This record gives sequence, structure tokens and C-alpha cells, in this order.
Amino acid sequence: MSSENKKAEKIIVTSALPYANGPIHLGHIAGAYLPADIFVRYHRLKGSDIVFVCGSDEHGVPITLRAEMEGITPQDVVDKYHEMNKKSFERIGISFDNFSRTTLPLHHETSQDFFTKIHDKNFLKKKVDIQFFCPQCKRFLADRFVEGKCPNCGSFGARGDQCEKCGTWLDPAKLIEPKCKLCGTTPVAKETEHYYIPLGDFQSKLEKWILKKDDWKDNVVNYCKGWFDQGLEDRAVTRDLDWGIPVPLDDLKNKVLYVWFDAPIGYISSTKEWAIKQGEPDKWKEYWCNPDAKLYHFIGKDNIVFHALFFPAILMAYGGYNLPENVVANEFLNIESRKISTSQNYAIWLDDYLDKYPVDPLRYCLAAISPESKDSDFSWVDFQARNNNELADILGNFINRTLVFICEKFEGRIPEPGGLSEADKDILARTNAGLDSLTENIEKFHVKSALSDLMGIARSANKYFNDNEPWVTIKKDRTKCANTLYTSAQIIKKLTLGMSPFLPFTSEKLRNILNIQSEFENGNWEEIKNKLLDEGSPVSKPEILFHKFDDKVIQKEIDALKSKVENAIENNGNEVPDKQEKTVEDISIDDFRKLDLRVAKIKSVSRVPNTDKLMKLEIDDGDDVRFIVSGIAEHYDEQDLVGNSIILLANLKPAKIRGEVSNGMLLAAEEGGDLALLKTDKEMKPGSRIT
RNA sequence: GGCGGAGUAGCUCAGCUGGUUAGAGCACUGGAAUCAUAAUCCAGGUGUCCGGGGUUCGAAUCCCUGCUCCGCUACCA
Repeated sequence: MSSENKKAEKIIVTSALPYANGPIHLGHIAGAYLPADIFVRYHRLKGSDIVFVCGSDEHGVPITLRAEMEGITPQDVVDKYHEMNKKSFERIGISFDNFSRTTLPLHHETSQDFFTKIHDKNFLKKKVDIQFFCPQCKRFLADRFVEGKCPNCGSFGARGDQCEKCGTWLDPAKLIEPKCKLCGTTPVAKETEHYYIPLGDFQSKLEKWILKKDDWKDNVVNYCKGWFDQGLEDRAVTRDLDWGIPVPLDDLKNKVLYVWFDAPIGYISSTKEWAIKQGEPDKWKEYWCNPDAKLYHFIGKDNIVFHALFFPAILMAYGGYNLPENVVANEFLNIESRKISTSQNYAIWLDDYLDKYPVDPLRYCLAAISPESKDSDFSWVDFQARNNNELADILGNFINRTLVFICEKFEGRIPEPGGLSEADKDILARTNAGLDSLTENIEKFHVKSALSDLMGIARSANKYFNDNEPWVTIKKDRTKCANTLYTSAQIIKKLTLGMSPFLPFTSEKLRNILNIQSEFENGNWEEIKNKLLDEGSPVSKPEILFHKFDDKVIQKEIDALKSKVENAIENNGNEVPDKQEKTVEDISIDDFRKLDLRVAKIKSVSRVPNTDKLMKLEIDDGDDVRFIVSGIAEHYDEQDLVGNSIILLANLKPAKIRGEVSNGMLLAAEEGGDLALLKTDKEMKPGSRIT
């Protein structure tokens, strides 16, 4: 109350813009959205002046590719997923103040303004690069738009960035018989010009800024340090595409801004859009440009570089904007010990869950396993346990037993207390202390601890209820019984408050049951915490807040995931390695026979340019001539090798090393940095098997 | 190979800048109670704090080294 005149803290919170070419899954929610929402919901109740923005990221190559393949326009693609994801977020209660999209004219203008101003301030430099150009489509082809024969496994349909079949990372230039993915024409290499932001010029400023941040999570700071150590390099901020924000300069007319240039600016545009909807178009500046306001980015760890380095550099270049107060990066969520893979459909899609099950248990579980400091694992069994014996048995049951008691023995009205005992006062004080710890943890982004504070309150409330045996005192000492139920009801009210950031839908139900909606709408956290329910005020008949999950339901979900894995293996041909499986020392003779070891003759040798250790060997394996790349240049000269026979592992999966494809591996013994090639002790024909 | 993170009870994890008998939840066992969603509460751990060295009066916590897992990266193949 003494702080009533103090100005409310101004905060802007962003969650990573979801990419509008697919639906939302649990990993997204756990990483970037739920932690932010919990933080925001708390701050709103605390009375902070907080705005929470997000939106769809609708530019970039994958969207155009998807559009071309489906024969629809990119706009159709983003329209579909924007609407779908927006609804998904509403359903799980992510309470954005504004959910915008980067195809809005407002966003285009904002991004172009950024580009123009940074360009005019001479922060950008223009460079020439070489890329494939399709003469038929009359445009440059992004890596993914080039298709051809994989130089490694020989299969057709490899993309310019990666071969779908063998998984090797490629360079479009290495594809055999490259074709334009869309029209099939053979592309030509052509020069192209782009603008780059020289991040190196910002390195010292960025370093100084980040190294001062002692409250940032270690993972974020360390990640940045890694980049600093390597030295920041120029990064292209324009692309040869026709889907995106046009470069606002005459010299690069048909190009667009790089999607990672415009996406973070989407946070600003989204705030602008919000301000316009508020009827105060300039209000966004209070959050972005006012030095007293604080900016928080909630993201997954894969986006650290863009939020901690790239975007801040852009903001520095532009000038007049706040840099983020904190970049809250979460680790990844696995599902049943396995990495989420959208391409293999190994995920739990949010809408699938919400179509079947209630929302708050999911929020609870995801918050409880929040991947704050390390990757965490969602398992259905764990989910069931948390729902059944934490939410239902401890929290739900305390509320239910109290309310049922009040309804049955006190005519559904908060009992009139008759002088609270020490025990009554004590539990109320400890409940408040629990709430204080909870809020402190939320402010520090410790979602897991905050949640266990909440459950701790419910636990001690149950104990209190047990210890005071109202079912006994109702018969012998009605005043004491009234005190116990009065106190328990107060705890329920405090729980209603404490759960609201995590379990907003349940909290809402309780507000209705306790008839305290208006208090939550008008009051702030401290007031609500301290104000007690009035004696005699009515309580509605309670409903069961959390239902238990049956074993059968859980088993069905587990089976569904298993079959997803099996499908993925079938489609992919090679199994996703099970990380539970340990490599054992002993192998069978059958394992050995999997190795195609044979004698091979070296026909010619050349050094791989610009490398210290690599040699490219042309060898005769008995059936054919192939190339392998080997790191032996420090130990052998070209002329020592030609004509020699070596032992070749012929069926090793091909790989690209420094741009050269290696189709096998030669065997050599190593001892403290010294190398010796393996040979047979008398001359054998190339192709002779090693058995 | 380099850099970073991690390795703590059966399981999931907490343990900040070193300090009394190393913690929580779940699971498990026994007991109390019966208002309540067969829910609650109490009691119970002999854990080589990954292995091995070292610094220190004292280390899960700091240093070195080895192993394993994850991420990024690279001139392993």
C-alpha cells in the first residue's frame, strides 16, 4: 500500500514467433510460450504495466517451397497456419496481448524502415556471391530448390542443402545433374549481390553488454561466448526470393529481406499493431524506446544467436531502442526419451492433445518439467502421475474436501470464526510465505520451483486439515470446526491466486465458486493475497477440478507414439539410434561380416586445397574406381602412396569432407600422433576380401 | 578434434559464490485417520554426490585427468 504512488513497472515480453508452415507441438509450448505466459500472468496481477506480444513468422524459403509443392500460394500457406496456431495458443491459454503476423503491411513498413535507416547509417555492406540461377523460372534458387543426384549415395531427389536419403549435408554445387526443383531446368551458376551486416563491427559492444549480464542464464551467456571466441562474421540480410519483404533500395529491386532480419522486428510491429488497437498508435514506444521499460525474450535455445547477438546488433545500429533485459532461453523437450522430429511426425501436437484432454493438467505438467537448465523429458506415465497424485489427490482433493464440508455442514457459507487458534494463524502465515516464495521464483524465471511452492501449500493445507479433524470437532466443538473450515477456505482463496499463472482455467472456476471474480479483475496480487474471504459469503457447490487419467488412456497414447517411431523407421530405412542402448565391447562374427574390408590400390593422389591434413585418393577397389578422402597428408607424400595397396573399408557411408566426397576409409594404425598404413604382407589383387 | 552443458537415492530432479549427520517429489514398506476424487497425514534410505588424483582444517560444490551422454562446431571417415 505504501507503494501505491510508485509507477508500475513497464515490461514488454515476447515469445519466439512460430513459423507459419506447421502446427504447434508440446516442445514449442514448454520452451517459449508457457514460461512467458506464466511470467506475464503473474505480472498482470501484480499490477505491472506489461505487454505480451507474438505473431506468425510468415516469410522464408520453407513456406514458398511448401506452397509450390501443394500448388497454392505462400499466402494460402501462412493464412492457414496463422489461424490454426493462433487458435491453438488461445486454447492452451497463452495470453498474448497481440498475436500479429509478419505479412502485415505495418510489419513490412517497420522492417523496411529498419533496413533503410541502418543502410543510410552505413552499417551494411554489399558483396557479390555465386548462386544457382534457373533460366526458366528466372530466379535464383535457394539451396532447397535445387535438386539432383546425391554425390554420396547416388540417389535422386537430393536437395541442395541435404540429401533426404543418406542425410548428408550438401552444397548445391556438389549435386550431380542439378535441376530446379520446380521446373526441372538445369540451373546455371550466376553472380548475385547482397547486403551483409558486419557483426564483427558490433562484437566489442555486444561483448561488453552481455558480459555484464550476471543474471542471464549460463546457457545463453556461454553460447554467446562461444560465438565471440570464434569471432562474429558478416551475415547476409537479403535474399534472392520473391516471397518476403522487398528490399527498399533501387539497386536490389527484386530481392527480399532475410527472414531472420525481419522476424525479430516482428516483435516491434506486433506491439505497434497492439497500440493501434488500443487507440494510442504511439504507445508502443513506451515499451521499446523508454529506457525504464524492460524487454524480455522467451525463446528456445536454438534461437539464442538471433536474440542475443543478431537482433541486438540491429537495434544498436538503428539506435534509440532498448536492448533486452534478459533473453530467457529454454532447453529442449524430449518425448518419451526421444527427440521431437516434426519431419518424422514424432511429436505430440497441441491440438491433438486439446481435442481429447483438459488444458490445465498439460500446463501443469509442462511447467513442472520445464526445460530450464537442461533438456527434459515428457512421458505419459509421468504426466499421469503428476495429474493423478499431485493435481487431483493433493491440490484438487484439498479444495474439494473443504468445499464439500462447508456446503454440507455450514449451509454453503464461509463459517463464522470464533477467535483463531495459533495453528490457524500459523497455517495462514505459512501459506502467505509460500506465495511469496512462489512469486519470487516466477520473477527469477524458476517455474519449476514456483510450482513446487504451490504444491507445498496444498500439502501443508491437507496436513492442517487432518490435524484439526473437523469431522470430529463438528460434533464436539463447533467453534473450533468453524475456525478450521474458515481457515481452509482462506487457503483455497490463496491457492486460487497462486495457481492463476499456471492453471488459469482452474483458477477461473474457483473464482466463480468462491464468488470473487471482481476482486481478481480489480485488485492486485498483494491485495488479493491479504484480503480474506468474508464470513457468511456464499460458496457454490464444488465440481471436481481434476479428473484422473486411466491407465488405459495413457497406454493408448504411449502405443500411438511407438507406432509413430516405427513408421518413421520404415520410411527412413535407418533406425533412429536408441540412446538407451550402450555400445558393448564384444561383437559377433556376423557384426564383423558387415564390414566390407578389402585390398585396394592407390592410382593417384592429390591434396585437398587449403587443408593441412587431407588427401584425396583415387583407388581401385577391384570392382571400380572410387575416391576417398583421408587425413594423412602430414604423414605421407603423394609419391610415397601412388601404386601402394591399402586396406579399404568399402561400405562406409559416404561423407563430404571439406567439400570433397569420400566413398570409404583407409585403415591405419595410430600411436601418439604417428600414423602407419595397413597393408598385406604380400601383394594381393585389388578387391581381395579381408576375412 | 575444439568449445559448451550434463553425469547426485529405483525414477524425475534441487543443491548459489566450498562448512554441522547430502535434499525434494514420485515409487516402495509400515502405521494413523475416514470429511474428501479408494483421496489425506505420519514414519522409514546402508545414496562410492561418474572414476582417479590434487588444493584445503574441511569439497557433490574449486583445480587437473579419464569415462559416458547431449548441443554447437571442425581439415575423423
